[in-house]
Amino acid sequence: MVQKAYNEIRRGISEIIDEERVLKLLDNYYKTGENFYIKAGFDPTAPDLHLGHTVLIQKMALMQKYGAIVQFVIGDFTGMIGDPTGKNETRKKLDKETVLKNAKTYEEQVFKILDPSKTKIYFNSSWFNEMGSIGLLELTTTFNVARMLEREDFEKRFKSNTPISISEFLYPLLQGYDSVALKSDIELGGTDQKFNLLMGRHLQRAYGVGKEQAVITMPLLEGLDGVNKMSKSLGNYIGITESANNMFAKMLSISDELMWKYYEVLSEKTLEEIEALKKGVEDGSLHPKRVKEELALEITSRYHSKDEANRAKDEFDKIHSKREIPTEIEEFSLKAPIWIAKALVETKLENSTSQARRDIKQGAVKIDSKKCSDEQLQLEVGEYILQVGKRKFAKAKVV
RNA sequence: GGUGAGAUACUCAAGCGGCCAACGAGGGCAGACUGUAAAUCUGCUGGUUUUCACCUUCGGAGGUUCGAAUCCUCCUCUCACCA
Repeated sequence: MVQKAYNEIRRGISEIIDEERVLKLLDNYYKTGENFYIKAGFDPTAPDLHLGHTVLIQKMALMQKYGAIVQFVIGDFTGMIGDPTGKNETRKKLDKETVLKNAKTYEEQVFKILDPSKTKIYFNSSWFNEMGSIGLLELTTTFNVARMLEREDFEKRFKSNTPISISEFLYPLLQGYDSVALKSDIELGGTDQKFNLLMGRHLQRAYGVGKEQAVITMPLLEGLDGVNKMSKSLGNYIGITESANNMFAKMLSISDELMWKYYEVLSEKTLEEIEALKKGVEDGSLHPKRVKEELALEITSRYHSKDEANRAKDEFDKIHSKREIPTEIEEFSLKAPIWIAKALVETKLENSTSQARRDIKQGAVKIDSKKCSDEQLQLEVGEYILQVGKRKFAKAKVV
């Protein structure tokens, strides 16, 4: 039993530090029914979860079946500094209201996957506000600069003379302290978080918590571009609250190569099944597009219903394979007569009339499915379907 | 605290008095080709009720000049060396 659970947990993860402890926790659960605590932290600034996050959340959901209580930490305090795992950006101090609102958004999204009865939500400001400056100084004495610089991105930035602010050094310490406050047994995070996760272990020891958390790192999901990790700021993500149509379309737009990675990390299919699909594509018995559709359907139905996913597929075929116009298009009413470039801006298909003119010149603009090459065109009273490129549509009622 | 170097569009990075809305690369958008894939080729990648025109951009504020991203002054920030 324990071994079976362990194997399931291990699937698709990147690294597990202190396996023994994980096994012990599972074993203990089966023997005594005692729960254990797994922690994961989230930044409250961007409460939109995307598929990249779900890799982690799904793993936690799985572990809930094996006795885990999830400690969902919303880093409202740490959020004020910002995780240095990126470039230095200006951090806005979030007010309480926004934080609470974002937390609410998290809950709604996260409980699509997690079991609410086995999940606890924490705000890390609740212990850091109590800590005081003395407590903070104590925290800093537990670590030193040289070791801090061992962290890869710090090292890189240090060597290349990119500035690192002191507050950024504090970030890993604060995140690690969350594990002290919560006495977590296991912490999960992306591979890029390894340093911060290990800090939790270090601090639990330093503060004499009596246990050192195990660490499980998850591979980072590449974004739709297949190069960078999926993130909101890069715009290469699939949000879990996106419409079925969007989700399906975005899934299909990934490259074939990337599709296999997505399969491995996101699909519920067994590794053997995936391997079979791969073989099928290689020997030509399966069309890669069919395989990709299958994945897109699986993911889309997970966050919507099976019916909706199928409808999304039909819609997709309609627009792209048959090159028809989608069933639902946003409608705008405009005053006649209107210059075509202006109309494209008004219907939000273009950002500026200059851009619109460029696209018209390039033949990217269609009116009622007919290419429009006259950039001076005036639209008279009537209804028009405007289209820019392959996927941007709008209905214009000119009156 | 001292000395020197630097800040250019989404990012990197040229330009160092007029030929600059600003070379080039990446990214992005569009067209061709396709499976709305990838790869490849091509074009575009400040704005404007309309474009062989005008307006706003080169860290910020002033100044010199017919004319400044380019020269001068002050300020802000970054980096290097020294303390």
